[in-house]
Amino acid sequence: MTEFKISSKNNKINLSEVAKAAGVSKMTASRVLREEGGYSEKTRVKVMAEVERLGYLPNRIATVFAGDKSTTFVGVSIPDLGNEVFTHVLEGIDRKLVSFNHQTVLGMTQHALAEEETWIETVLSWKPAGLILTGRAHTPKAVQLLQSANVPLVEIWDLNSSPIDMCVGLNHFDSGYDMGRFLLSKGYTRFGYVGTSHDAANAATSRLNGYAKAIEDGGGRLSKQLCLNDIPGFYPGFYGTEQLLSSDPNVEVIFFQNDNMAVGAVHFCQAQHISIPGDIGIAGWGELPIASVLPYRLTTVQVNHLRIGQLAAENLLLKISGDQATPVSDVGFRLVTGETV
Amino acid sequence: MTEFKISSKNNKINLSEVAKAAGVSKMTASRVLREEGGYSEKTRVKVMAEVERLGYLPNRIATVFAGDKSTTFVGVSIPDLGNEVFTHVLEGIDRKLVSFNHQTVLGMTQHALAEEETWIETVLSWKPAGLILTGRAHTPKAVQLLQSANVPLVEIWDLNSSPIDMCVGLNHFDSGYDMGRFLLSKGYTRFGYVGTSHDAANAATSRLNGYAKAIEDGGGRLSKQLCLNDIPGFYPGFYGTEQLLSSDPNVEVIFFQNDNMAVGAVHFCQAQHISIPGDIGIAGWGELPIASVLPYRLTTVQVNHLRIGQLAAENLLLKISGDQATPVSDVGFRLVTGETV
DNA sequence: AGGCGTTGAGTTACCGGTAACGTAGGATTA
DNA sequence: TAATCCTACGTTACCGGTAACTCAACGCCT
Repeated sequence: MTEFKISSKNNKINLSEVAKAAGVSKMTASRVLREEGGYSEKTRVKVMAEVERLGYLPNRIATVFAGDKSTTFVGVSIPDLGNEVFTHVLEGIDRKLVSFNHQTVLGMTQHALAEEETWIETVLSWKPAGLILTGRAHTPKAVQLLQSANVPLVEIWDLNSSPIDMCVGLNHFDSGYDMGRFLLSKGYTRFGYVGTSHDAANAATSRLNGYAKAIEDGGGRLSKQLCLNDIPGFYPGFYGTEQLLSSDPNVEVIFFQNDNMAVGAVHFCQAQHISIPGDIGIAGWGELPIASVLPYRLTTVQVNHLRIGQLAAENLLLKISGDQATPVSDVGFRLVTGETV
Repeated sequence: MTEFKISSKNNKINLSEVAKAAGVSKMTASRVLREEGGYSEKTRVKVMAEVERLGYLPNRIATVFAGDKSTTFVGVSIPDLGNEVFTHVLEGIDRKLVSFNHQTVLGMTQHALAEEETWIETVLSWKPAGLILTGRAHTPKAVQLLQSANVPLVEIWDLNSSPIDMCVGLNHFDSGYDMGRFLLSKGYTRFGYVGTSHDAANAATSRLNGYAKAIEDGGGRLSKQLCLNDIPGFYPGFYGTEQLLSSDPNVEVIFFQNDNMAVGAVHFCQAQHISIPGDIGIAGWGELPIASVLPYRLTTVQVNHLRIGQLAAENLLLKISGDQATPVSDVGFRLVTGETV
């Protein structure tokens, strides 16, 4: 029955117990486990045998505490898991982090800065190795917390020339501007926009602003813009198009917050027998997976979401290990002209 | 310059400093911060004023260490962020957890049990409040770790009548079986399947097994099954259909691992002018967002992914707070007959 | 033989909180 | 008035590791 107890009781086995069982001091056992050197092979074998036999699992909390170090956690905040672009970014981040023995602590901020602030405070109290935040807007208190915590930090998504610490992203305004200019060059004059922005300071709004500016500069008319209170998915694209067209039937081309919404629009047009691009032009953003199976190439802006995540994690890891990291990284974007305009 | 230092230096402000500044003992300051009572209002005000002035941020690591307690972290393992169904589950989990002051530690296992084992060991060493694992298959060492750690645990996704601790999910075999029976009732005799299974023990394979069993029981013929080495998305559905039909043109109906793959198939058929359901029947699984914008109702299995996550988190939270929790929760599924078969 | 460096340990103190216990002084009660 | 209780604190010890230091034994050199 003794063997059974060893593995099933409340796992109270700590270094002292292992050391005692192996007939050495706690310190020696510690050295063996950290492969620090300064012990004989015989001792190493004895200690490791006891570690195995007792099922010893180190208490990393104690280690962090002892050395006043950080954990291996990296806090990653994203606005929303329902939005496909962010899950791609998150995947890029996590893949890179795990390969360097770090763990992602998720923070869904629901597009609310107050939520983000609360989350930042909580995560910082757990001594994370670093932080990755989506977006460049934060509450004043959050900024102060981040600065005084002095933890490696990457702000992603929207490019920020003066980040708190580091930044990885792209210029959303420019991507919207380029799309606007391109559509103007196609001869459109009456423009529409459908998105789901929740607050004024986010990247989608920057894209809309760039789009509007291009239209203004080019003498066109942004006759209708819609910001739904929803996640930017297929169905909001579908009913958003319906709403927009019913309130302004003269719109010639619509720029959507992302490809999923644009695909929703494509399906709406198919259902209503509205020809694309004959009757109306459709443009998306982000080049999401669904675009790969459409019968025609969607006009969109290609962005390497995974790359943003990877680059953010890479820079963070550099900083964590004390190396020099790039303060601002622009991953860029590429306009895909497509066949839907 | 003194004020500046307070907020910008390495945040070495701890309870002792706060206490000293407030002219009380560390213990009194601790009591105030935890609102434990046993202090005067005057003292409370003094301490809180210093907390504010010095920008004190509690070291939760120390608290956990002192009390030999757990952190507020909950480890959540999912196979893959690229698979939309899991992001829905994850969203359900995280939403519930944050509302109870817990944080999600993400673990992407990439469908590999060895990855999961490593991750479990790491996360356990950080004293998590609980664990949620996707899938019922684990390595023997992982099971042993979980048992001896004695941490609240929910295995989700695939229903398991004898979970390690708790389980929330649905019977995937049955959902596949029901789909098979339904398709048989529609008069089909030659069946196909396209999925992306990575290992033998996962839920998608259970669905396939149920599907195959139903076909066998009903006297049909599962003439072709395809398991691509890819994520179950739109494009794999597209080219998987192409592959399957080119190797066996007599297949009358195809059951896909999920709706996204099925939609990929729909697009393939449209491109090839193959009529649905005239020339071929298409069935999906999971009722994903894209299905909402199709011109016809997709034949599929409706599953409340968000609910699985929520329920898992709820049960976990009950157990964490010492209450009684349901060991096995079946969230069920519903066959959506649709118009694509 | 004496001095010295190396190897393989053990000892002590400490990280930042909190549980448990101790205690002074005022209020309440017998 | 003395015994008792309560309030509002302070003191001590400890959680499980690790940094920094100490030290004995042994081999090697001059």
